[in-house]
Amino acid sequence: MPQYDSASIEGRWQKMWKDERVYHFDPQSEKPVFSIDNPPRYTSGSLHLGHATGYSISDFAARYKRMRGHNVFFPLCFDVNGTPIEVKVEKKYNITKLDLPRKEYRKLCSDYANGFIAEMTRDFEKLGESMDPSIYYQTDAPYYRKITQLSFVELFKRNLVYKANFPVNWCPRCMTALADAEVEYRDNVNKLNFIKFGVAGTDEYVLIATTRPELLCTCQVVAVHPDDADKRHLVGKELVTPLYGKKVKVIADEKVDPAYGTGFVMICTIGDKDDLEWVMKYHLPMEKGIDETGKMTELSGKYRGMPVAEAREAAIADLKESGLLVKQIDNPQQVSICWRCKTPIEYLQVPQWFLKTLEFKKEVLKRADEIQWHPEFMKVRLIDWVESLEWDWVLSRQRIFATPIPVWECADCGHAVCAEKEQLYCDPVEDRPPVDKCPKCGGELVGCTDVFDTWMDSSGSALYNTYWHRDDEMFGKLFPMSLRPQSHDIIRTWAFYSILRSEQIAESIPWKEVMINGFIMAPDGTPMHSSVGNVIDPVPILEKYGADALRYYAATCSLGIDHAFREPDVVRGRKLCNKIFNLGQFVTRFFDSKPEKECDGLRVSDRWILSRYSETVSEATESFEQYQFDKAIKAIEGFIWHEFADHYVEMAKGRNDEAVKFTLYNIFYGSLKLMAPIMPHVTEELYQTVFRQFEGDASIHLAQWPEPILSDKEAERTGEVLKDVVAAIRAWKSNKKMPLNAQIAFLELIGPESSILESARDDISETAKASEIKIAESAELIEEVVGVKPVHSKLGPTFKAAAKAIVAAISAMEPSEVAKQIADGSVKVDAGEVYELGPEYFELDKRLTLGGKAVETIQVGGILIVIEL
RNA sequence: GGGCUCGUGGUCUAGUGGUUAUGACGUCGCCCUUACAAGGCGAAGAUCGCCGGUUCAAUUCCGGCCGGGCCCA
Repeated sequence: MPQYDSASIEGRWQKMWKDERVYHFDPQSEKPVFSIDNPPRYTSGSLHLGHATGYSISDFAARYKRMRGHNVFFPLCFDVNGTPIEVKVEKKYNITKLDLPRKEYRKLCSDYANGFIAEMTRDFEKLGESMDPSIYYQTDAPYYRKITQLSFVELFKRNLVYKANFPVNWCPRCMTALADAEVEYRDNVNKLNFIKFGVAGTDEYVLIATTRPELLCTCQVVAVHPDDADKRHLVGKELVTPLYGKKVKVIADEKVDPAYGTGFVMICTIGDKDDLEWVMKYHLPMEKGIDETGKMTELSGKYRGMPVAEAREAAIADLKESGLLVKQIDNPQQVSICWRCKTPIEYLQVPQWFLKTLEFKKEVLKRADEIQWHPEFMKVRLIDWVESLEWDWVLSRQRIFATPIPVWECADCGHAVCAEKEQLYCDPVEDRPPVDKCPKCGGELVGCTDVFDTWMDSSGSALYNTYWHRDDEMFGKLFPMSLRPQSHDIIRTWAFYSILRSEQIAESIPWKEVMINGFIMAPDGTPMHSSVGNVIDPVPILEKYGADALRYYAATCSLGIDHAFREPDVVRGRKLCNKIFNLGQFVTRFFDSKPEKECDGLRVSDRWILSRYSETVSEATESFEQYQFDKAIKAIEGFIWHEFADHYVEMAKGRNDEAVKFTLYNIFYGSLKLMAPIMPHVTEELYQTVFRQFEGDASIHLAQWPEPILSDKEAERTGEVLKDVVAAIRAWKSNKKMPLNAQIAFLELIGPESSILESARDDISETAKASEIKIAESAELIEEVVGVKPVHSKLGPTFKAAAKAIVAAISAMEPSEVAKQIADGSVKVDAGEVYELGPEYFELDKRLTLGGKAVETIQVGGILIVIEL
């Protein structure tokens, strides 16, 4: 028997899709556009399982929208920028960025990153992702960087850009700023020094504990917890710093931990990230105590020029001598060190470029509200982030492999000259400024060596994709985009900055909808990290089970939450491939031509399954519209497997009429289309081998999304009963250890409900192999009530607090007695008080028995099946 | 520490203010039945994380706690 062989089948259709340009975005088309702001894949190496899943989820949307008649814009794209690539290159060649000319360094990074693109593109194809290479881009290309620079120039000219000091991680040995990713941590024990601060205008003093006494020179303020009863009285008063005699205010802040040190926090500029937060919150002056070489500045007075560690020892010695140091205790801490040379890093202030963001908070929140979020709660994360912002966006990075900031600065007066739009893309280190001399003082202009934060590039993707500044007509047509798919870790970066940029540049949302997927965790539920060694490579999974199986797994991952990877779910996906492949082998024996549009003579079983199918179409469509692919695949799979295959197809065996052909053709073809976005290969295989000859489309992915065919609630009810009856007979045979195709001499269906099966007589007799069948409202039956259940949903609302007692009273009653009273109209229930309840409050368990004859009986709902062998 | 979020049979997961809580995997039993044994039929298996509150009724709503995830420039 043929089995579905993903390995030989998938590659064939992947090639066809590519050759026939099935995913081509047609700029000329009149169809409505559906555009996806696809996350450019970071080119740091091969794809991991999380990427495979994430991109598959975007692909479901792309394929679905194509079948809905949209001109889908789904670019193949790569992100080729930034620190991680620099770090890898530096490790690979054992260099630092200071060892090479900028240009050469940049080329090494570019070559390294570009070396992965061919393989990653192949991986996408192997996964069946329908990204369009005709709208390809990569973020390190001049055409892309130009967009970043253009938007910067616009913002600069609107005075939204300014320069100010801001702390960065700084390695005093490498003399370079470090990204957070380049900072490592080491356990360390240092000293917590308890120092006397005088209370201004008194002889009193308080004790303040600090690990950084050398930063006393930049102490701006002292904080205590507002509930700290011992210290509250000092709030608003001033303290006097030791050694420097500077008066600093005492403030109250919730963030102070009263249990650490003495409960006083000395806030300096800048010792650590907590200091930074306070500096921003209270708008404290940023005084610079340490310079780029890791030495103290003149602010420190006598310690000027000393390296930090030396200055600390000297300050401690001085404090001790003057009796201001009361005690020292050991303080275990994590010290930040440079990933390369392991030198402790400093947090120090260097000039940075800022983009004004704080004044756009309200607008960003408004835009966020205009966007539809899937799931909705993700919007809350963005809102919280925006509301907590306390300083503007630091745009600049002291790096190389990224987009240069197109600005020149006067060597004499510091005046900044921005590039003109016409000269972009440019690198100010290589290229000439738009004017020869400083327009203010005539000084020499020097190109800016800083580059943009990579989010400046990434957040322009919606502008790049919509031809902003390249084609106004296309921009009008494409902007804003339809959908941004992304994961939840980068809401405060990618999503936020994109919304900000669109607001600033175009006074618009960047996209109408956002779809946020969770992470794929290791099978034990912990995050996958290369350092832990639990990263799963999707390629072997792909080779073993096929792309459709892996995509099936991706579809089962509901949006917004994390999912532990489960290989058994991929196995299930492969089984589903095999199931529908085999179903195709069988079902298509029934037809050798396309059935007519309408069909007379549909049996009730046909109407039942057509109605259930139509419901499935509606349900799946609704789920696809909401990007709830887990719900969609569940509905489709459940229908195909457990209704269509297990029951309808079983009933159809042995038939060969127009109605069965009509039903099988339409349902099977329609179901394939429902599955096509999620499992594109197996559905294409069946389309091509079975339906292509009758349908015009070159690929199932170019076919029209299915519509419901008919809705017949009556047939559905009958079908359910029919299914249950047939299943019960099958189960009965199974219990009797009889072959399922064993003949039954006589079958009688008895009960008030059995009349609805009149129309399904043929289906039953054919499926159960019954020679004779009789359907009767009643027979020589004895009806016996064996149980009574109170209906909580009716009792509760009516009797409220008394309901509990009534329920208890009912369960204590004899079922046959309740039945007798129900027959008389109502039941008296004694629950302390006596209640008279109508029949609607009861549910009766009845058993029908038939005496005399040597028959077997099965009770299915209200129907008694009597079988005579 | 803060914000958001998740916690449901052995495993993963759906879902709901009201009968018997969904499905899959796994386990067990039976069955080669004119597609599929990678299949079918059936069975066992859940105090819905813990504590408290609201309610006639909570797995669902609220609060606290415990444990996991992401983010905190």
